[in-house]
Amino acid sequence: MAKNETVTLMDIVRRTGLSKGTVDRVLHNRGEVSRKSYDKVMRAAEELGYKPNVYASLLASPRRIVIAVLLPYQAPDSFWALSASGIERARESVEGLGGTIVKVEYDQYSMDSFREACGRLLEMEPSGVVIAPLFKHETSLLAEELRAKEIPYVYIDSKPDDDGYLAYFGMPMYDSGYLCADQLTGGQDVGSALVIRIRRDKLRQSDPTVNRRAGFLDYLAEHVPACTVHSVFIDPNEPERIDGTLDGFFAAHPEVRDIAMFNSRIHLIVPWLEAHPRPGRRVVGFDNLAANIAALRRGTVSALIAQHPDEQVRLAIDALADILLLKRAPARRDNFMHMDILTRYNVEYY
Amino acid sequence: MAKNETVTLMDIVRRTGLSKGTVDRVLHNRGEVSRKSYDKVMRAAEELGYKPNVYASLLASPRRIVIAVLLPYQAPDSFWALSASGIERARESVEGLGGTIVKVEYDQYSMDSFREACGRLLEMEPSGVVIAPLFKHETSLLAEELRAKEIPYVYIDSKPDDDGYLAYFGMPMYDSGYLCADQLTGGQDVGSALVIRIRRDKLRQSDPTVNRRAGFLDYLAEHVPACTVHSVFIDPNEPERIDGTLDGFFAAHPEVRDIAMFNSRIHLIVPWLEAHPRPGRRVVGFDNLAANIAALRRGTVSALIAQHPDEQVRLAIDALADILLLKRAPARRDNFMHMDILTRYNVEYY
DNA sequence: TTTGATTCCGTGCACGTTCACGGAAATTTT
DNA sequence: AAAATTTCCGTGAACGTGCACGGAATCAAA
Repeated sequence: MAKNETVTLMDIVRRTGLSKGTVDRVLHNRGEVSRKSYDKVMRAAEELGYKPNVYASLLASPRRIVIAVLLPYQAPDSFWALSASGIERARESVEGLGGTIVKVEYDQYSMDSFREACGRLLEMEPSGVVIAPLFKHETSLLAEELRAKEIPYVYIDSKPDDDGYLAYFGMPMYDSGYLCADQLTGGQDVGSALVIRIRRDKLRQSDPTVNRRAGFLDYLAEHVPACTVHSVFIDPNEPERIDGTLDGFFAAHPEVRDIAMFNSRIHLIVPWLEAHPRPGRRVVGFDNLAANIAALRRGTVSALIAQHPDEQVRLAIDALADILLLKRAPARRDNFMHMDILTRYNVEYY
Repeated sequence: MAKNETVTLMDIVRRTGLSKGTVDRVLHNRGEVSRKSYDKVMRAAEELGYKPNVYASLLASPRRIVIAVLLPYQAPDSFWALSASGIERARESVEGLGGTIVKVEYDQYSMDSFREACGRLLEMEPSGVVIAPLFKHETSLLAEELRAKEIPYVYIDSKPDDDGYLAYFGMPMYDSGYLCADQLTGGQDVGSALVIRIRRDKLRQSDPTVNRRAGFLDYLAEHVPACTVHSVFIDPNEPERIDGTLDGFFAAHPEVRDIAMFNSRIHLIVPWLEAHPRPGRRVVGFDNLAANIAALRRGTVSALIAQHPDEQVRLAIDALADILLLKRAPARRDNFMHMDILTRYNVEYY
């Protein structure tokens, strides 16, 4: 207490009269130690307030960790590309600690590709895994395997039913939809709104935006009950058909003005919007893709809600590094990132 | 390139035929090395891609750093109290690296107190300093002293005229005012708005919110030119007089509805606002004090603009630790934090 | 009592740096 | 050419921990 010096393992050695080796065995409880010595060391450690020097440990131990990150292929300026910077930042710190980070990518529209990625991941025997789970069933198989091998794993973006994960970093989807509706209407009494959705194949993919839509609709029901919500489906693989779809919709519903979209693809309808300007129109979307931000700057998009996929991976990797390297459990298991509202006036400093 | 192993200082030794000591002297360029050896080592380091092992360095070097943080006394739930968590987070990592963080507090309304704090700071001979500069002249004296002693320093919150600082972390004040006006009016044509300001004594304190006000007024001039802006002054030390002041103002200007405030004290007028509810009224303030957030949750305040004083100190301390411990210069010198828009619908996850 | 097995423990090297110290080599002075 | 400097360089002991190895002590079996 009184002494300001840092207390080392050798202090425990001196205090207990035992040896380095024994003290070390106790501290890592790997047995081969008598009950009596065990207690003596524990008491001494407690009393002296011993904190192991992490860097000395790292230096001494030959073990190097490998963290695998399983996520969809990061097409340029796509949602998943946003996470790249987070991975790089995490890489810096983890590599400084003698670890490695390996990306394992899959095609987010192909279950086979996901399955194949899982195989690649397992055979590289990582020390820890970050998972962006888009396929429910396949993910649970992977998780089972990891649990059997006692490899800790962390979910990002969304979280399946599963109880063996180390931590989860994601966005509160329902609340983000609620917020989206508030940004769209401002609680004002708008008569109607259009929601643009992505046509999905009937893959057994989980669609995380369903909760977002629920939040959106609940907000309207509570704050703007008279508002009618229309839906229109587009296909990102056929961008040339989007204009026609929108033309068709607005011919039938000229009174609709405000538009929301629950995924990162709001930029897909920007060309149409800019070809059909309308004063006072509010447009709200998600995620800070470069294309979205450009539209925000031009005023075509009123607000974007950003969820920091980069922060998510970074924190996920850090949590794994903490437990693997420093043996420190994450503070919270379920972590919700904050939702940032981006407008043309604050996007500059983002 | 080909070998996957980490390259150590000893690899350079082997490659150059020189000794550990010489290589070390070159790497830390502390002289006593011939030109020829110097070049040889540098070339080898370059070619091998040598990265020093930080932890081995830390282990070997006896030097422990002390980072002093000079900032106003952190009254409970005040703006400066927000930075506490950032200091604590930085403390964790810095103490892990064998450093210490010391807060040096002063009374933000007393220049004598600031001067006295500078004295205390200097005599503890810190290795680096974080400064929240509220008094222009005194700050420049301190900075001069630090430069003479070659102690690196970082500004947070605001930045005086000075060119010797290592880095600056703050908020773009002008733009925050612009954003504030946008959040208040939404670009809609409001007839008038009220700005509530803090009465200041004629100390030679710098008032960082002047730029914020400029941004605010410019937005209105550009987007809502017909809008009339009124000002009212209140004194935080006489909260009991606030109600009267506002009563007086609104008796004379009943048409005014929307209210903005450029500092963290929006909570001061919340009691009055809640005693005088008015439908559709927009109220915008700054900073996520607990009192402000409570009012935001209740809907009394429409939006808060948050500037992350905690992130500011944390990054500032990290920048110092980087340069002092790892000899790594900050990526950017002037760093503007992002401005977050807080509403009752996204404040939950903040 | 001797042997063998078991449980427990200490020794010593390694990890990649930093840095003080002492000394060789090169250069200048007498 | 010897002495005195100056410039440059190598050696070796830390820093705090991990871990392999070998050996002492204890106990059971012969």
